[in-house]
Amino acid sequence: MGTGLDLPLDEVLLGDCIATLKRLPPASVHMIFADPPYNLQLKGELRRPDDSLVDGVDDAWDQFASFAAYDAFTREWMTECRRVLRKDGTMWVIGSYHNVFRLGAAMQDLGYWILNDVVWRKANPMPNFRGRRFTNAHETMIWAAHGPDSRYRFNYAAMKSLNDDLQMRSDWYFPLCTGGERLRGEDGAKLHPTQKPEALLHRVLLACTMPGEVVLDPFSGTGTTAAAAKRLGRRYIGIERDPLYKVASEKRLEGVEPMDEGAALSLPSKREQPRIAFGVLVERGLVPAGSTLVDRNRRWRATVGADATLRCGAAVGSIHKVGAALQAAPSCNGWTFWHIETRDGRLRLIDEFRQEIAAQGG
Amino acid sequence: MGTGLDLPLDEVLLGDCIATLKRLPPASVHMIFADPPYNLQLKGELRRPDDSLVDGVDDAWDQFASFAAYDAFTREWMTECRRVLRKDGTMWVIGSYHNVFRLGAAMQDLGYWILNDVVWRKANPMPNFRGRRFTNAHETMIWAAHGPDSRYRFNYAAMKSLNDDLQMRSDWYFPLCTGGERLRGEDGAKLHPTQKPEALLHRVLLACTMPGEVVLDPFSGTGTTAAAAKRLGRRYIGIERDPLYKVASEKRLEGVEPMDEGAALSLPSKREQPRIAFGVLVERGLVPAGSTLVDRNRRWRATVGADATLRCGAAVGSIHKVGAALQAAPSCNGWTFWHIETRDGRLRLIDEFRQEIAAQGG
DNA sequence: CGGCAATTTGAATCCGGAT
DNA sequence: GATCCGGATTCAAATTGCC
Repeated sequence: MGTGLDLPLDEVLLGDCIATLKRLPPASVHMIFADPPYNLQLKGELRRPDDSLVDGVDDAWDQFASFAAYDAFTREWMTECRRVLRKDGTMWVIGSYHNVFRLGAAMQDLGYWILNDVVWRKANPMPNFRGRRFTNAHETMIWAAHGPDSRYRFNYAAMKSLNDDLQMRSDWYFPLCTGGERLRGEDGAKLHPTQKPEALLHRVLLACTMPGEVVLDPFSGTGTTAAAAKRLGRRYIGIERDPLYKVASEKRLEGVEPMDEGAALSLPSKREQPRIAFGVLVERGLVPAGSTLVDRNRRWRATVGADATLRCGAAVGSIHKVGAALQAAPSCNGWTFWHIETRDGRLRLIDEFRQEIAAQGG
Repeated sequence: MGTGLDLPLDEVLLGDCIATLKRLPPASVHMIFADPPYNLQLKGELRRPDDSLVDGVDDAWDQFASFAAYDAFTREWMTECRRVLRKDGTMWVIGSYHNVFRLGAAMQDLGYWILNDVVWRKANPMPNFRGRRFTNAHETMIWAAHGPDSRYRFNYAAMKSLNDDLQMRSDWYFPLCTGGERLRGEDGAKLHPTQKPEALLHRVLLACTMPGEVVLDPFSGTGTTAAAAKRLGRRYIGIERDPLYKVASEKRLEGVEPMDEGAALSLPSKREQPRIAFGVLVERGLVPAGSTLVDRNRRWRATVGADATLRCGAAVGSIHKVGAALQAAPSCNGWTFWHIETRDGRLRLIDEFRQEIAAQGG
């Protein structure tokens, strides 16, 4: 690379987030998932109706003196992340109402281009014990590209198949991280106050990365991002400043088995599959030169040339161009517009021939 | 009051939002609901897959030169709103990912104390036509008190009874404003591009105000806030700068009948039934990616992908499509066709897992 | 008038590989 | 980096149209 900087892979790096980010080479990671401190500013202890104490987030790493201090910290790590992120990469950031508005505004100010905000609806949130607010039942994730014109990855077909063949929406429903997945100390107490469920990361990684690509988590904690990445056959880099968490996450990662390569690969979307030209159908005699194509309503008839051009009156060109011209439409997918007439008078879409060829491997 | 300023009640004031706010007396309204411009930044036209044109928001009032210009505008109207709001009052602000992070950060900077962010999940959102993002299926409302130590109103019991005697959560589910409720011009076209459903305002007002209290909407538009307020026996003040909207909302308000006191609490809450996708079982590890599914007679074996697709030879797709393809049937219910093999060799229908998740509420 | 089918529509930052 | 152009892309609900 000529930068003198190495990209460590499949490691959790011990150290301060910003200082460690500065040692990573530029434009080197495909995706970032960041779960930064929440700046909760809890003023006192909170008790349940039965007088038991709620174990709130009061760790030292979560204390900031002011919004200004939090903003300065936020902009510093986000700036380094943007440097480390590839131009075609994306970043996910998760937060609650305490900090997420600072995070989102900072991302926009730094040049990130927001693609979606995604809501994690919690199946089993902590109730509001005082009855003074709505049950805080969700957290917000912001998904952003490097910039407004970035060509980023989105595995549309994979998300759609995950959701019973319907487009994946921006509101996701998952239980909290509990049970065997939740890391605990020897005393049985939870090791980390905000460990995220691996299922959440599974969906994020499946949406935006391919097997073998590199995922960075600058606030690695108990290593949920790394665990999901390893399981899905992605490479990971974690940054964590607490040695306790680093050790615990490395032990956790030892027990994670990558799934089969075939299983980790998501269904390719149509535009990622090898392209088959209309000319192939002509050459192979499926749609012979000189034959006639018609639209669904038999309103237009066009003749196929030996060079795979269509002619219909004055209109000459590709199946798409002629289809668009005849309909006076801005564009037209000729594959799903033109049919050939079979001997028994039925219509067959030319796209069916293409699919047959694709099924035979081109 | 000694300010020389009057509080006009049950009126829609025609004029610029900020200038009109300045003429209202301080600490005089109990609640504010604000639906400011979203600063959408749409570039070109967008077409549906059927080539029809999407009617996007291209109004002049939604155009800002920069984030800085939008922030300056935001801080100005929010400052005036905070002056007009009573010390025990609250403000609601609604936005999407385009602007909501600017709004939330501005509120915190100006001294508002955020109580919740509430997500409006749309029952029927517009899909993502190009398949490049998640369906943008929600908007975010921020609910805030005047300051950190404010004594604000929250009608906890009303919200609980509205939600089948469970605490009201921060994620709300409502359809878009359509049908008879949507105001239309003589040509049948929607009068306002972003009219909110009255049900949304109904719940907001019921949560934070008492009958007879005063509700202010600085971006009144078609008067949804005023209509919901009148129906619930609250007083309202609207501010709207477009005479067309002012006239239309006043006509709308003439047709609104205040409901009996107490009737409001008995309105039924619309609960959705959870629909569980096969992908949920994969993400949660109940049917791990890489595992094998078999049919009842062990005639076919298929492998589960990380994106919940099934693979069996050349057949790839959802549990339903692959089941149908293997049997050469027109359709197949994959839930009652596929099983997983337990360690002791017995078969378990995948539908059993779905029922377990459904029993836990999704 | 009823029932079923077809059409319309909604706060939208909506393409990408090859040359 | 800019340009060309092939061709991929939609869900729920309300409304209208047809028989």
